[in-house]
Amino acid sequence: MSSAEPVEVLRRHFGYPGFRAGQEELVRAVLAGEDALGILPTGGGKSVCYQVPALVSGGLTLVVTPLISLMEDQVARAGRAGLRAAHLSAGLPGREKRSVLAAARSGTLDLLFVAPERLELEPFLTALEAADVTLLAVDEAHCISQWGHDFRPSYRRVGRLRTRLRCPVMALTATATPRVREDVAASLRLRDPRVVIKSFDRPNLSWCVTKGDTPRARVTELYRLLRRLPGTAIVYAPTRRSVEDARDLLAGLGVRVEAYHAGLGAPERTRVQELFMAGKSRVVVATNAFGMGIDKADVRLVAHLQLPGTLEGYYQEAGRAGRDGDPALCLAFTGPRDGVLADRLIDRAHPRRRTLHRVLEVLRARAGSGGIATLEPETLVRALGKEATREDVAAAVGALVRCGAARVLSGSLEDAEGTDDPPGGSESLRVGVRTRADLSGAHRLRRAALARLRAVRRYAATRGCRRRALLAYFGEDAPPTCGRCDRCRRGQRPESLTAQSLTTWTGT
DNA sequence: CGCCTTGTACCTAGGTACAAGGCGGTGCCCTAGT
Repeated sequence: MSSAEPVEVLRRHFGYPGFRAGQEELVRAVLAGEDALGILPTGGGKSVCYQVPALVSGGLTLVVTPLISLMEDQVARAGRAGLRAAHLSAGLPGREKRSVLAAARSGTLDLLFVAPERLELEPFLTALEAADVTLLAVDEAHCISQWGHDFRPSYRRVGRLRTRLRCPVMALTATATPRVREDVAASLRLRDPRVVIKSFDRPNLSWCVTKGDTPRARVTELYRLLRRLPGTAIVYAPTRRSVEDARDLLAGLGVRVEAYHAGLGAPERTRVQELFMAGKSRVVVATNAFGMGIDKADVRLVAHLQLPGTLEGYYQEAGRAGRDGDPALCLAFTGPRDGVLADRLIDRAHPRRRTLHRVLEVLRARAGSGGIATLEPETLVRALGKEATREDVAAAVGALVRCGAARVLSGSLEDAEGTDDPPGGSESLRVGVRTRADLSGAHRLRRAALARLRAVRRYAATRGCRRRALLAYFGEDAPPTCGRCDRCRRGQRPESLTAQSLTTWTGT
């Protein structure tokens, strides 16, 4: 253990004169062996919070990060600060993986970045136990709450590491409501953590919601704005298809614009991101795949062609505007089809109560006393009739598995589709069913998702100050008016605002 | 919910017309066999 003072390490390695608010408290907590939870704004120096302890303690700091592209950036930045950093991911050649693990064990590594999925690979855990891990840091910790319940379940199991590693845990994120904070702390099994929460307020952002009928009308309105605004813009659209349509429309109007979504190949995604960061394209139209790790100073407009399903998501995306501190506009369109996609996605991620019970009923009837139901996937889908699609039924089975009511022993609903297998050739579904099951967890997740969507609708419809509404959602007080959102400027009807009046808000 | 692809019937062999149903958004993991 080095005796260096954290602040000296900060000066020597990072060149900063002193800690920013909150950083030192988090650093000192984990160095003293305590757990910590830090809610710091993007650009507020989250990485310093685990990099400094890594240097001071002299041991290995394991950092859990959601995206491989983020790991690569973080390794490069840590390297520039003089830390010995590496990452492990599936794409690396086996030779390189082995050498990283060897470095971790031999104590010649300060920082190791991994995805949560890696923490479920037993060989990796064994290697970790042989290393001197002095801190587990979870970056973008809101993912535990946002993705862990369905999309990336490994996030819910990071907390299990506590039984294998005896070191403090630090969770860091820029966006977390009080509920998300509690969820993250509980999931990571934080013990009486030191909690540091910095303000969510972004005083240079002007919030606006406006009506737009058709997608084309929304893009046309956007184009008028773009002509008056300086700097660059990010436009979020709900689906891949709508991203490409909007890109085509804007390109046809002469805008230097690129499209970004997860359906594009990795080289194309990299190309688009690099063009945008280099200022060579002015606008990126994207799904929510775009943005994590994007810290570009001159984004003057973040527009949503449709509001997303949560205000957490909205605030993260819109918050990519005005990182330089200059005025910027966050505009969201509303209209007749608001929330339709979000509703549907909630159904898929968190099936309806009735669907869950019906599927369980059918499975139990089939299982009999043995507790194992064997049936053709088609039979199960048909048993639900018009009540649910195949997709809904598959989602219900998934949810039953997650709450421990069922276990898929073989076969699946997905594989049964689209094959030319002869009738005997396709695999039957074998499902183990509990006679007593507690579905309350699944019901709770659905209720929470619906509540988050209602909050989005409330935000769109609010008559009061938009900044105040957003900050209240994140548990923060704000003055009754901000003087720069559509409600404060006009007091009512956002649709009556012209593009020109919007631009004057941004002070440009 | 609504869009778009796929499937089926039509009545004559290849288009058209319409019904049914899947799908919609985020990423990590290197299976096993080409």
